[in-house]
Amino acid sequence: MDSLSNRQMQILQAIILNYLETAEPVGSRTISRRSPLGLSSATIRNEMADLEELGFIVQPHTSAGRIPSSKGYRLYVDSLLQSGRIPTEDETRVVSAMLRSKTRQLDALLREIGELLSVITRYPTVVTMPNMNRTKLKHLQLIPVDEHSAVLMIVTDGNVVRNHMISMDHALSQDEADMLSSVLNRNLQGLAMEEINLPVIQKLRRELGAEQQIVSSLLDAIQSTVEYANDTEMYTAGTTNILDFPEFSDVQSARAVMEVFHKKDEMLSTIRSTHPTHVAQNLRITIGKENELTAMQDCSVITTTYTVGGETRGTVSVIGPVRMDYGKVISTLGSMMTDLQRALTHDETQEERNQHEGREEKEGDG
Amino acid sequence: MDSLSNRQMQILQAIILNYLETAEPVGSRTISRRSPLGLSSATIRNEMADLEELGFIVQPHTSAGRIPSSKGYRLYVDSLLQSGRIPTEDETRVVSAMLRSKTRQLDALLREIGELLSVITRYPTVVTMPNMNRTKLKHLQLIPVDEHSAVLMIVTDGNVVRNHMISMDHALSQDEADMLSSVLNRNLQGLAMEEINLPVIQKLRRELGAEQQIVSSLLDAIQSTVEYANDTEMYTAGTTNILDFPEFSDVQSARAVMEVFHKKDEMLSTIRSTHPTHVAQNLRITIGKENELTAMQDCSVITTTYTVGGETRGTVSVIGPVRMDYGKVISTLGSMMTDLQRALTHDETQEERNQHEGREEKEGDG
DNA sequence: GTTAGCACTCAACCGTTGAGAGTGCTAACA
DNA sequence: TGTTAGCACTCTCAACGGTTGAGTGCTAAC
Repeated sequence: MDSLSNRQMQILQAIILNYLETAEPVGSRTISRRSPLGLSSATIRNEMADLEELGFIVQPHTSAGRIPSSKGYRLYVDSLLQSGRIPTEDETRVVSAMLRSKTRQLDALLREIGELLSVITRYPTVVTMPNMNRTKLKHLQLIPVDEHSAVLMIVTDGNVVRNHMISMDHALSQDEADMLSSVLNRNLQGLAMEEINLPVIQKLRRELGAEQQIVSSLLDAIQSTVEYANDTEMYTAGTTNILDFPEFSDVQSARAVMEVFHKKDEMLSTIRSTHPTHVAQNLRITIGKENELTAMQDCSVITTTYTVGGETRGTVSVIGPVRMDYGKVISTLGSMMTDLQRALTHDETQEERNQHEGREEKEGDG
Repeated sequence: MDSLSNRQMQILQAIILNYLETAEPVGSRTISRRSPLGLSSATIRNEMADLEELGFIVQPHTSAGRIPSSKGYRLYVDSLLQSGRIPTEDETRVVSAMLRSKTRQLDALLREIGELLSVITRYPTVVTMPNMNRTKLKHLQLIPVDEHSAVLMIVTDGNVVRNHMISMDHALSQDEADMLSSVLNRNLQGLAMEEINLPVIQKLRRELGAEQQIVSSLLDAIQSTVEYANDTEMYTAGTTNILDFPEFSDVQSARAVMEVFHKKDEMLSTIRSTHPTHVAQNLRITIGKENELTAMQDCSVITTTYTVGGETRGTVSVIGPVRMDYGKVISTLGSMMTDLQRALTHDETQEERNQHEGREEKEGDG
């Protein structure tokens, strides 16, 4: 019952493709003329009536053509993924180059990726950093800055650097700072943020006991870093692109969408959607009404994840109108993520190799 | 010729106030009824004709009321500033509290200020950090992170921290890093970014000569920090607020404006406008057509500056439709900046005092 | 100098109308 | 039984034209 005949499938696809182009309801005659099926408009009409009854297309009003429903898009997207005949894009060669030349700081890299992706696809993009909770601490350092302040610097996996300014009542000498730093590193290095719990803090406090004043500020700073870890970092790019599409030509909806883009929590919940969306090939696709936020129900969200340090962590998403070019976005996103992931794991394995075997590098740089 | 009669002034003001409320052209009868002048609509009409000839108001079409021109707003705003009868806002007490409790890191502080300002005024805001070029270096530190990377951390006036990841071919020991750090500090501390020129770099290179490999990466990092210094940091907040106003109810103009908000260079040039705008009480106000970018010619920009370390540096701006509530924005912005400036200079003088006289503090914290 | 009155203008609104696109249904055809 | 041609029907949309109402400019009287 749920499975369509081959012909219905083709008609549905034709409707979707046409609608993706024109953003106008598509009628039976159009399909009859444009598609290679060689059927009359009347036949198409009959099939369309069936497709409508099955919920794959809808009619805005009696005498209009049909437009795909979320269910229709869903079927289309799924078959797109399954058939695997998603073209590979040329533009993404740029990415490889970029990834090679860019700093190895994850945040800068991701920002750039988002930017580029929105330029290529002409859709808004959202990128999230790995959740700090599970990110391992690589290095900590306390640096005295002036008589009343020091910086607690934390470097995590992916070479992401975080700073915390600490105010103090008395000056901290370089030696003291170094001593404290080494205690911090001894106790915390290699731990994930979420592993820094009370016992760990207690142990730290015991070891640091001597330097009372600074210690409490220091522990505060660590504490607030840990708290901050829950607060995922997020970058958006090309948000105004969404205004290009006629479905957002009235200010009300435009405003609603733009607002979501700029509100971190709403955006994150959109991206992390728990709706039973399609997941395949590391792609999560949420289409139209499948979105929880009403403001986003005219949008589709395509999300991929990348991993740093072995565990699934951050996300890269493209957001467009429901009537978006799924094929292109999926392909661009796909190859871009492959590149990104390769770069990330390459770095890691190289690092690990080096850690274990010591010296041994100098690869030709192309 | 250019100076208006008292009555004309009052009429102009009445027109503007009415238009600020309604966003509709205002007719002679409205003024006649609403204003305390006690004049008939006919008289108002005559005066309006004169005001129009002088360019203070315009008529969208023959049988419509009048709306203020940029020149009209200008007169209004100037007299507003001159008369000094700008009310003080209560809401800004929050700021004082915030300023007191917040970290002393300028970037976080400013971000918060922009956010708050956009919530209070319901207009978009833009905040720029002090131009790094003239910002003095307070402290530098090189921190080895792992076998192949180190971080160059730079702290400037206002406790703004910048990091640069450095890749290296061989591991850097803590001792080496400390040695290098102290050379860097000895040579660069107290200098402004723009003062780090070739001779300084040469001198550095000479002193650091021994450690060939790392030195060149290090100098690169410093170089790129200096270059980056030209690139002013900027934060926007509440950009979607602009979509609330009917003057941006068509997507075209909405998109144009939103785009400017998100393009750093365009936004900066808007804020830094060289047009002979009114400057008084540390306020620069650019009204409508006075803006260079066509996309912004339906907007007015109110900019104030704050100083860190004695020199004029960063800006805080509120952007609204030309028909914005100048009085309220000016007052809110004014008192907020007073607070901010007080907090900033307080910190500084306190720091200086401490540097000169050594210990002497312990103020009650509220 | 101010006001009342009047003719005039113009955008906005509204109901009508006709064209066009598209449908569903029926009957004929292969 | 599936496909097609034909036709009546529905609905949107744009254009048209008359009406309304706000507002003006001008003139004449106060």
